[in-house]
Amino acid sequence: MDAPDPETIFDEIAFRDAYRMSYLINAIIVPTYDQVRRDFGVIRAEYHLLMCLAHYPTLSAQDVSRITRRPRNSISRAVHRMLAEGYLDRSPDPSDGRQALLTITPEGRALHEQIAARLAERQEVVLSPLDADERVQLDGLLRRLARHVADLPDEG
Amino acid sequence: MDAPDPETIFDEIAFRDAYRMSYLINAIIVPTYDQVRRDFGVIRAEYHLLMCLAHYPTLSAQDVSRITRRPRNSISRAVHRMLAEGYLDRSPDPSDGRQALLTITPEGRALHEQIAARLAERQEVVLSPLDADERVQLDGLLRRLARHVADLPDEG
DNA sequence: CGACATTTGTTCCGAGTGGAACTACTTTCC
DNA sequence: GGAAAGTAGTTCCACTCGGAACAAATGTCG
Repeated sequence: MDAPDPETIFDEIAFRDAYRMSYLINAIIVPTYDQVRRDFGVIRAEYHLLMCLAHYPTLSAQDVSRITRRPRNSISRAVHRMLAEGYLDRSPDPSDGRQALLTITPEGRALHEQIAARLAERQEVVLSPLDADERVQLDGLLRRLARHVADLPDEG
Repeated sequence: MDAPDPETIFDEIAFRDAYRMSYLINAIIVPTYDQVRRDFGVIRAEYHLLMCLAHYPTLSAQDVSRITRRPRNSISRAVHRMLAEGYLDRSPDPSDGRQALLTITPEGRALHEQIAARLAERQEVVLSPLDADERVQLDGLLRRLARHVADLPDEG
């Protein structure tokens, strides 16, 4: 069978926007994470951890879990690996013995910047068909949706 | 630490659109697939297979791989499971002994409709902040981006 | 026709994933 | 104060995932 057009299928499904986003992510972001893993030895959960810590001076693992909406055990593993690699520091919280305070190191920050550049570059490839106005439109729509989803309970 | 606003971080990263899409997908679509797995015993690759076959009368596994941009071995596993469950039929292609022609069964189509309804319902939860005009905007933008990505080579 | 490259589908295997159970600590409430 | 409930972090385990190597069939080109 001659290759069917992979795009037409999207038009006929009810959840086409969700599927298109998933498609865009799988085609572009996931390969970039694979490349980052090969080049830097850092997996997605580990990079998410760096990203969060690059934007807040101090976070607990639980904070990172809430921000990224990813399970705690993935964060826990990432924390241990990034500690071993010297990309972050951990100190017990004196006011709450259950949690530990995480801080990014300069090495971690430098790594974060390299990885962020890769992701930004790849995003540019995806968004290249859009002009400046359209990008503002998309950005505004996605921002509102992300804000909305952030306010939803865990299992909508 | 009192929970930081999980949304503000997005504004400060260069690849915010990609991250927001990934965030939306992880918060909404992924949980829905988990729910579908629990309720119907069908994982994502298997549902993708059903979805493709629901829209084309006949496809090879390779066609499905190209449409979904997912690796062939995942499709292969999905084909075997869905054959065993009676959700699709397979017959050798008389004109090419390498490939087999896949067709969805009525049972498979019925299952597809149930799962699609779940996904559509969940998409509605995500998109609920947008009015009709904004949805048309988003749809148009995502359509163009998906079309663009479909034309890109595999590893950007 | 015969050697070589391609393509389809499969199996193998190492790695990542997240639910569930667990420990340690804290808060709540009587 | 003490029992019960809740929370942070970890470990365990079954499952999914996708790259790589593979067999079988086809295509290419001398």
